[in-house]
Amino acid sequence: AILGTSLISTYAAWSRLTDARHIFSSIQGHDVVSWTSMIAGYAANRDVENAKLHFDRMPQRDAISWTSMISGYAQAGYLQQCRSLFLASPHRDSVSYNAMSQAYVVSGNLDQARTFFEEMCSDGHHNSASWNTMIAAYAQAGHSHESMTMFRRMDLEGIPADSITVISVLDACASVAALDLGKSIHAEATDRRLLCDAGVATQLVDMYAKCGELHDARCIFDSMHERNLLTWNTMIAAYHNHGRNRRGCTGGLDHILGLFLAMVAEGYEPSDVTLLSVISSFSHAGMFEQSIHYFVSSPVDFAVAMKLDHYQCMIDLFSRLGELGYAEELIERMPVEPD
RNA sequence: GGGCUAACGCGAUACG
Repeated sequence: AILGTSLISTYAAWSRLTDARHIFSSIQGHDVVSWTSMIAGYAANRDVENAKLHFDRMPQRDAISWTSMISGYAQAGYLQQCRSLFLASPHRDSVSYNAMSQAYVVSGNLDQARTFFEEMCSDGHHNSASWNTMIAAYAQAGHSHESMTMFRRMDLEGIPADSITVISVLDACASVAALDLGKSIHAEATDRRLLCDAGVATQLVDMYAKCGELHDARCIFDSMHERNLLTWNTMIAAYHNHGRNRRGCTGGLDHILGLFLAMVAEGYEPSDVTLLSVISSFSHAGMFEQSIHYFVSSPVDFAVAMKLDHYQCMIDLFSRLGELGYAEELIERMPVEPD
């Protein structure tokens, strides 16, 4: 049954709910944990209906079952249902408070999230994830300064920043090019041995690049022992964005192509984000055939589908070439809705 | 064996 529950979480993490459900049915003697894994699986995949079905049907619930369901409502943006369940829960702990907090964030009520956070602080229900929730929420909403202020406050209160804190606040630094704070966070992350986290290092690459410090970004990229898809995409986008701001500068293209070939050689599947940087860079550098080549061959060579952004790039390319007929034809025949 | 928070995506009242 323990093996079965592990399988359920694994399938759920891959969004294979049908398989998860199949394993669940084949287990004899469901316990709280296997029921809760199903709830969490549906919740993570935004299927609140099925999550609730399992929540109602299970014979007994513990704190984790309640929080999984509360979080499901939160992520799906069901603020009212989330609040009712949170208030009805016999097991309110920091994790469930944070899930409730996230419901305000997801439903766009940042001010209410803040009020709720301050109440949590005075009642002592908060933990470092509560801080991270607010820092990330402000950063995502474009309130970069508020995000950085919350970070400073967390720092002053002596709460150690973890990798999620650092990633979140660096996002804010990057969007307003707050290089000084970014550097001091870099130093703090180094002291706290967080640089071995690929997410933290990737975010530093992004921060330096967006602050215009492409060289520092590349140094961090080169020093990384473990990279992931986002690391490659971030570094490629860095050269792409840098080149876009200086007309006719094709120096970045060599880097982009080199990185692209290197990531493929290392066995990474380029994503739609990777390819947007690649075809857009070629197009803006006037290398139209290369751009078209990657647009056409990538869906064949890699597990990637061209999206609206990629079609827009091609339409722009044909239009600038004066091939308005091709551009129009592409708009009419592309498999995605034009905006 | 199960629960909260995080990073890449040109731009966004429209042109480049």
